[in-house]
Amino acid sequence: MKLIIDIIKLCMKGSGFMANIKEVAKKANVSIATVSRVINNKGYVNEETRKLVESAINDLQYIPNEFARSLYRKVSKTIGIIVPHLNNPFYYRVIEGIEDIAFDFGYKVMLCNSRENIEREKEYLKQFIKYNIDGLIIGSNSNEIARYLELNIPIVTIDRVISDEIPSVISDNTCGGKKAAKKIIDNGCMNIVHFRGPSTLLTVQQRAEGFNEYLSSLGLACDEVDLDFIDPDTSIIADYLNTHPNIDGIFCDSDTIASYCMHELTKLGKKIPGDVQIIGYDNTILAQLTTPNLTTISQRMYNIGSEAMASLESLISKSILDTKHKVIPVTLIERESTK
Amino acid sequence: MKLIIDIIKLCMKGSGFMANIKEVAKKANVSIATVSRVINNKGYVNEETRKLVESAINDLQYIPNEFARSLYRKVSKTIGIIVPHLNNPFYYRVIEGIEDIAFDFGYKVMLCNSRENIEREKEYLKQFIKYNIDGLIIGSNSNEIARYLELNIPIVTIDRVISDEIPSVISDNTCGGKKAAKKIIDNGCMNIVHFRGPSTLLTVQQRAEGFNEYLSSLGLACDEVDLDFIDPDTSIIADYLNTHPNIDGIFCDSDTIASYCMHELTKLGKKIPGDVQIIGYDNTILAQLTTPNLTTISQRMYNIGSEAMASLESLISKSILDTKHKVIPVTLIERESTK
DNA sequence: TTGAAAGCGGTACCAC
DNA sequence: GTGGTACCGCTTTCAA
Repeated sequence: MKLIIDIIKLCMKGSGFMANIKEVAKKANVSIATVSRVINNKGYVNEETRKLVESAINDLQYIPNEFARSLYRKVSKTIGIIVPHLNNPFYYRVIEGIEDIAFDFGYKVMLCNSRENIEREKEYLKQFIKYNIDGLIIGSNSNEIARYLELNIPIVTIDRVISDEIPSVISDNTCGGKKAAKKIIDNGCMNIVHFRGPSTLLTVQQRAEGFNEYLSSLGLACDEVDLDFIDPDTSIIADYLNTHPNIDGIFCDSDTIASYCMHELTKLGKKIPGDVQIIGYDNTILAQLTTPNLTTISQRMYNIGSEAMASLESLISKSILDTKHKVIPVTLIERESTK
Repeated sequence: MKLIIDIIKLCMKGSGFMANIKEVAKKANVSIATVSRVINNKGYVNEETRKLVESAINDLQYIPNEFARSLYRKVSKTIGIIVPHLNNPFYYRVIEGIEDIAFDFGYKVMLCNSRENIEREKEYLKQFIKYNIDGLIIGSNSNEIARYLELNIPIVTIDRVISDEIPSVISDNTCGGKKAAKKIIDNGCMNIVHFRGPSTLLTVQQRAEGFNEYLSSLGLACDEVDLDFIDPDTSIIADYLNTHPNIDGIFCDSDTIASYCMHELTKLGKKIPGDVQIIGYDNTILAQLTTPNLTTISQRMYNIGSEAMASLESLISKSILDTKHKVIPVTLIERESTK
């Protein structure tokens, strides 16, 4: 008889037999209500009974089915993250920060790498709804923002401010620009170019603002060139440097751009930092691998993520927030590419 | 009256009003069974009725609740991925490959970044069970392998082979090692060092095997030094290069290691590729940013991911597999760090 | 071609 | 303290 039952069990669900609350109840000789109380640590349960149930749970390797739970509770203990890329240290460090805190609060994370593809983003939006996510962290220039807002769930944005109402966490880009400007100017550079990221981005605008403000306070100005952070068009960099031989100071919005610049400058026979001084952004591994090492602005990416998740958790559970718009400080890391 | 209804709706679930199948049924004047048939495109539905239901769905912006569905169906249309890190181009490119194919097949992806932390991995394992994942792709040296196998769900491993039974997708590391050896030897190097990754990893062993095989076929041998792929102990590299001044050929198991080597060699006044030739691994952005550019072995990371997901899907849906152990080819990208 | 009803695996209220 | 039971939202027989 036992054999038959075993065979039946074996046939169920590819033999991946998963006990349910009913079986635990039967094994412990109690009702499912009692088992529920035990696993949720809620309501009165006799100490004896609890032990009985717990050992049954152990014997059966019982793990509650989250679908059934969420179906009733209406909360999924899941949050969504939307990022435009994964190939950027910024995002995966941020994700680590988010995930760590989410983990601590018992939240699962659904990651949406939109790849700047609207269709993908729409599909993920649907998934988010289907899975009843409890909150959302947006790190992309979503074209679907309006629809995300319609979800009527707590949202926190990263590296952008959508409105005064939507909480955000953003790096102190203005300060980053200012620190770079101060360093490069105080070191005597006069002919300066700013190789920016896409100037449609708030972060880029803020950096430029901080940078230019310091320059103009001294009656100076600089050229500005838009590039992609991670995959810049190198010919633009080469052309610019070729046609502007007297450039002696460069501020780049990413270490990648800065590395390309150094590559080009070396080709042109320029000495760094002798002829040209250069400052990058992000303090990625690249900054330590170039020759000479790169002076750069360091963003606390991990903290951006963890702060965002902290905000989101607070919104979900308490619906209040101490600081609606958090600004994370940056630091200048001095290495060999500046004097 | 309409106002009152609006207010009521507003109060429900934080105003994030989500229609359910019952409301659709009521609006369309049919039973929920019929609505179910329509949304699943299953069973007989009169064309007229279908239109009625569809317009109701549209009006109410109805999206089926996935928890309820999965609760009944027992499949979640979700797969899990376990990776040890995110800070490695290898993994996020692989993840992109997995995700793209998963997306095509209608699977969601739960990402577990174990950070080589057993506790995190255990917790994720629990989540996987709770969420009834349909399959699992393992890219980590999981200490929990045994328990993953107990899940009795389809598993595919990436970059490692656990047993003959568990399908795997792995880069042709032996060939990668061989190609590197061939290039470096044919170019005349005689004193060679192999800066490996951790030699506990199968991939590293295979590369060494391919590399050494070619060397020994010519009666040659080389030193081998273990390092971390992404965050190698630079003092080990510096020490080695300092104490072995006659090294003229270096094979590194990552572009990062290779970049550090170039950095050190430059410090020592060595010319690349004049005095020392060097080959990296992975063909990351680094290889194009170093001066000189880095010759490297290119792995088709995206394809590793997409093939793994293809295998998994086949296992889940058809339980059969054409090729159990897939080997993805590699190519040598020649740049400036070799003659 | 349609609808009633029995689950799926839990939670929580209400009796006892 | 405990158990019975009505849901949660959806799928799927089974009758009509």
